[in-house]
Amino acid sequence: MQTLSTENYLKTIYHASQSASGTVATTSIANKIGAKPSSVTDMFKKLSDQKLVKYEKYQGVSLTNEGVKTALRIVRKHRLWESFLVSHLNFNWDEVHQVAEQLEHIQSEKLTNELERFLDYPTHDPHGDPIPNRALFMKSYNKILLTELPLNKEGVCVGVKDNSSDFLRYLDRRQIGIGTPILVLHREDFDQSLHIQAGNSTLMITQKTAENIYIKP
Amino acid sequence: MQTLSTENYLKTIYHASQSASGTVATTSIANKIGAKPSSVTDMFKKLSDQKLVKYEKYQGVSLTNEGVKTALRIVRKHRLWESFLVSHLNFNWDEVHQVAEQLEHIQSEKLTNELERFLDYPTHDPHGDPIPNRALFMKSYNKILLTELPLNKEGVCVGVKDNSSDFLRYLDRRQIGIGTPILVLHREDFDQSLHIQAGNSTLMITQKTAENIYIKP
DNA sequence: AATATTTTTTAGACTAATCTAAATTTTATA
DNA sequence: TATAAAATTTAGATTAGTCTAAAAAATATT
Repeated sequence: MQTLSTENYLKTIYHASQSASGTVATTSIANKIGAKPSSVTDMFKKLSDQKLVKYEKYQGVSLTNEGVKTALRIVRKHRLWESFLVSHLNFNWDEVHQVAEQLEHIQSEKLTNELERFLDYPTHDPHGDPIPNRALFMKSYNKILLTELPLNKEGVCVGVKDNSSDFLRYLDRRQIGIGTPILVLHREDFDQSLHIQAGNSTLMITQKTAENIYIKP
Repeated sequence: MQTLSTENYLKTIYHASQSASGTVATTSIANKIGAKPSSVTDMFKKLSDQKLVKYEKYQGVSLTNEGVKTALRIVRKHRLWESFLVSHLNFNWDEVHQVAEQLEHIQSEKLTNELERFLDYPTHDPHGDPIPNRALFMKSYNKILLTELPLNKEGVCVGVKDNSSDFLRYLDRRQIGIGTPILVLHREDFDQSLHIQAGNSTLMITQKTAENIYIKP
């Protein structure tokens, strides 16, 4: 049985090892958790004793199979709860994270599985991230960044890379969301800004915006 | 901001002071929380510093107005979640308590209020206990124990005193639940057992059972 | 390659919540 | 009302998770 703290570490290590493959550094986890590196080292040892991570002094950590499973169980709950908050409790996609951070620690298999059934087995959360099923398997379609979408090729927004409130609310204002059809009309060589058609409206977006939007071509 | 532990103490003190009015004894809380009396004393001091309880050495505690409010906010969440689990997630009324004990600590006013709206502002939880509304007010109709219901007077089961799984499942088997109409056909003087009509069936129940069922006459 | 910088770990301390054992106070009983 | 019993509190210790400061190792730079 994990504590709240160990669960947060496992989840954070999981996410960190998704982006940068290989082992994960102490400082990187410290920054994400908001703790000092010395605390992180202590926790690495604890998780290593429980065989949830592989840890060699000065070499960073990586999750064991058991560690990945534990992390995925938390990710599953997090994303199911986010889905529930948006679909039934009138939360906007930029408001769900903080509450889901709490709900993801509720321990009850029945609750998780019934919630999944109630939501009709969703495969993706409100940000487009895949939801692990009961067997902890998740299918992620092959997606590209909007920066990589060729000119005049139809695509659909299927996710975002940056989940910050600022970015999500900005997208709300531009009327871009999951499912919005996107077409790149023009790419400006000077600053890589894009003229796009998003749904019914045409608009300009910066490179920084484009590289935080996932597209299924 | 309260911790998980202080929230549990406040809730427990609240419930204890409902049954036995006046102040609540250290040992009684210790037994309910599952802690040693010395730990409870420590916590009483802590809560007293926060002005959530009135505490005099050797004299037990009572909640301050602020303490009652904090407790009611937790009770509100607990009972809303129990309602949700039964009405939408296929939980039986004997399965909800343990999960609601976790969910009651989730901090998000929006979540609580939206959950209440989603459930259409329920006034009572699956065990018939009243749910405090947003203003923390709850209306409890005047109810009596089944032992006090006069012969041949129609009543309706509106709650239970004992919330144990054993008792609730026993009632399930006898097909007695919230809303079941009840009529006392005969009261046995020898052992105070009752012959009752519950819904469509007539059956015999012991005094112990009868004194754990609340009736609205 | 030697040295400087950064990263990581160790050592020792702190806080919240708990415990045990002993001391104190209250309550019950002879 | 003494005295015994029960309840409560105090004192000191423990555990998980954190911290700071110093030491050690890895990495980067001249």
